[in-house]
Amino acid sequence: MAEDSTAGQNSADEQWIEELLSISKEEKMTPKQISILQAAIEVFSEKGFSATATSEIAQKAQVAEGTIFRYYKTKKELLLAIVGPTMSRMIAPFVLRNFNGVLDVPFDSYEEFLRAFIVNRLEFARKNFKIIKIVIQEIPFQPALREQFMENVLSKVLERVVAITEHFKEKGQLIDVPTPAILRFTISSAVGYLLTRLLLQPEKDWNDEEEINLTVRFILHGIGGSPSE
Amino acid sequence: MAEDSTAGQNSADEQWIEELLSISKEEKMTPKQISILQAAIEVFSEKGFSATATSEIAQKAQVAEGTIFRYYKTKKELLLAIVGPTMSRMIAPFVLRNFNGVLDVPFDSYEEFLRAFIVNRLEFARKNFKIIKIVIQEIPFQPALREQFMENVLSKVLERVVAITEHFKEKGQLIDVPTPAILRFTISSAVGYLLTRLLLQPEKDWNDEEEINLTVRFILHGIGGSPSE
Amino acid sequence: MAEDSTAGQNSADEQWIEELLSISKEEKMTPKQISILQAAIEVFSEKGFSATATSEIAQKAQVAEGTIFRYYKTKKELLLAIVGPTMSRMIAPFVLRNFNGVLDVPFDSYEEFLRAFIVNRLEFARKNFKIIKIVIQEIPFQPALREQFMENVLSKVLERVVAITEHFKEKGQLIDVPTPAILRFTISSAVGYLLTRLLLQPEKDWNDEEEINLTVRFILHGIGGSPSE
Amino acid sequence: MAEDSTAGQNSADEQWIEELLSISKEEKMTPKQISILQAAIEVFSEKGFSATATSEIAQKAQVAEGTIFRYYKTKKELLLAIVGPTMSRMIAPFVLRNFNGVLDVPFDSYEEFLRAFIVNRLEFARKNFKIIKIVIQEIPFQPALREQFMENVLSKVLERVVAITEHFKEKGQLIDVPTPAILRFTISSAVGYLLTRLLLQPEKDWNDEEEINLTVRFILHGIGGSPSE
DNA sequence: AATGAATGAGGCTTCATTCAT
DNA sequence: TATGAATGAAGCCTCATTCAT
Repeated sequence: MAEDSTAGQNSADEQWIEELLSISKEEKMTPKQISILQAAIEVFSEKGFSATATSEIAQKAQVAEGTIFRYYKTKKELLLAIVGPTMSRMIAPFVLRNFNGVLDVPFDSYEEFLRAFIVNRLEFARKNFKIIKIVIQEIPFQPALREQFMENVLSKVLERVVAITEHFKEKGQLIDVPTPAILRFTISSAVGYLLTRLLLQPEKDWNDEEEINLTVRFILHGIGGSPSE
Repeated sequence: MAEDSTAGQNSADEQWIEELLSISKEEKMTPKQISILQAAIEVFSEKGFSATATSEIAQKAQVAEGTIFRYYKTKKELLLAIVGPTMSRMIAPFVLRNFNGVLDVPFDSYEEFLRAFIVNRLEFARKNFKIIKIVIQEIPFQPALREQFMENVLSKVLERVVAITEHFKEKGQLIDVPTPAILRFTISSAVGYLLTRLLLQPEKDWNDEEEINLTVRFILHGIGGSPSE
Repeated sequence: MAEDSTAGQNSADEQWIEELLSISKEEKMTPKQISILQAAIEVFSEKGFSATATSEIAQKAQVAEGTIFRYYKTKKELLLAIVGPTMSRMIAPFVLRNFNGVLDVPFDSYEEFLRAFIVNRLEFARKNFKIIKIVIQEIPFQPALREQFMENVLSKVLERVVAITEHFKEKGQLIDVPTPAILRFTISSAVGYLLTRLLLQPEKDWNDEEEINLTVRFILHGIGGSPSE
Repeated sequence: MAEDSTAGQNSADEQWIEELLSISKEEKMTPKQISILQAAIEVFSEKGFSATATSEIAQKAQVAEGTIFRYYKTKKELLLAIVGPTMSRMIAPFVLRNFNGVLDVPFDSYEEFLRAFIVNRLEFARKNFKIIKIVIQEIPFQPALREQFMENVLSKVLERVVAITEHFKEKGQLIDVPTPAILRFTISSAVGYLLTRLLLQPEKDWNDEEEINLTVRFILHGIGGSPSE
């Protein structure tokens, strides 16, 4: 049930940690509570948070409307209960490596890192697609969410990725361009693939391996043709 | 008042057409109507469509609540009145060139095209930032919007950009990779810059010219280090 | 429409001030608003504030439930709108006399004062019976109400009545007992009559003049038998 | 644990009856039930019956919500269970004397009666303050309560006090004024003291003996100055 | 006996929309 | 054309009460 694997390897202990997270978040819930969460994820992602009526969630979850409020004091709290744990899990593969404070880059090349990163996060995004949609939709309007995202997710991921990037820059695998720009290029390209893959053309018959190859190659070598330089 | 210029050049006729669009949308409006639109843009982008009360729009627009419904039958119609024209203008630089059916690529190189494209759309996005935010937020939830976007914007832009891309592919300026991938790479990188620039770090002190140079270079040559250079 | 007269006299100017108060509070209301207030007074006094449903008020007032909230943001605000002005009018006869800062006791004897006071406040209580009931019921539970009552009503009335009492004490019309006790005796007896008259036995066939005579006499001479007679 | 003593004497048999009442109401209760009653008294008197949530009572009583409804079918029944016994005990000193049908006035003077009455009921009110507050608050809104109060309390007390009063009227200790008026004067003055003492100024440093002396004297001789003394 | 999860009716309040002026 | 009072459906949430454990 390791719904999330690590960027580098799929070592057993990491899966265990992942599962631990999942367990602490979901295992000790009652069936009704799980059903409420699932229904809420469904409807929030379909209609948006503000446009969703708690009565509809209740109906889809097959519980009384009042039951929702036994578990979550307000509708907003329900939103955060959905979104918070997922945000934590967004960054799991980035933080786990760091836990002993030693920089540990388990990749021989930036290319290897890129590929692992995209494969792993594509898998994660596929599994948590609806919740991610909710996060993206609501971050601009929920200060609590935005703050949590900035402090607990974005900054930690950046910190880690900056370290990795500079590691490979020193090894001469990357051109000498300001790190923020390199990050932007890399992340734009990766996210661009994920969004195209999952959001814009989900029904297209994708060959993920091939597309990821192309994307990695694009990031590393651009799309300029041979003759031009 | 040409708040939007063309990708390639700023020829007068194009400005004229742009203005025509503007006129037809704004010039024959009463001051109250304009004020309503401005207020609605403000509040929609700040709170989201569903979370916005028409009463708040009325208050900010300094009109009576009922006045809004003189001009727009429903709240949703008001949304579409804001978003529709902007979507048309999103694609202005792409469609204008094509009006006589002849393929007309007024750029000597893909690089030139890229630069013009990014500069131009950055300017556009800066000027229409709030509306674009609304479009992005509401497209997933408003079928009418999504349909209009798909048919009137995306497909037309793609059609045009595909033509341009294949034009330069034939000229050997681009590597032989499926056109959709090339489009994805290009658009991801460009949009990645726009979003970072305007949404994620708007307060940072950006040197646009330099960043655009880097971005264009990235797209064409990637970020691979020594081996390629 | 001077629904309230002064303790001492019914001079025209005082009536005018009374009416001014009334006008500023009620005259510029819409019929619906008045109807809401009347219905609320009715139901609040009958069922108590907490046990009253706004829907019932709306029904009795023949307006839509939403209309109530156009005039009063919350149910509690509606309560205060009912109770506040009446509390102001409770003390009207006490404060009016004082407006020039000069102690002005327009009574030749404590007996005259007592009689005027009881007559006047009986009339007031009769007219505002339901609202007074609401005030008494809700003062223990609504801090805002209690505070307003303590600061704007009770302290002002006491200040005035203390002055009057000490005035007659100096003239030898009252025994030399601490003023607070005298106040307590007087007010207990007067209020005791009002409550018995209006609340406990409203349907009894009262001879108000006679009862007030008895009450005043009791206050002044007690009910002791032989020694006084 | 005779928390209530008799007006006249503290004869043992009366205490026994008092305790019997207490036993039948409290001794055969489980600890949980007692805890529920205490919590309910607390919260009802603080927030009012309608504004009190049974969940809050359960929380304060440290029992589950459902437990309350094991003992009391409805919230209203819980109210009556609190208020009923206390109402019975309100009149204990009045009815006990009468049980053999013989008029038995164990006081030599009205003054003695008054003093005993006030002292005794002050003690009672002090001990049952919160419940009395609840009774007063809810009597206007609970027909069951009002009826019980009228039939079981008020009428019995009045009957007894009327007898006592006429007894002393015949002995010439009271002036010849209609008995209801005398009752009203007496009770108003006594209750006025109790309320001022416990409700309006509970934190004031009262000298109860002195105040009761003054009050009794007032009732008997009024507050008229020179002529009477 | 005791629990507390679950219910669903009903409470307060908001809000898009209408309509008489 | 513009207003804003009025509406009432619907939203979020509370709470007395039930019932399986």
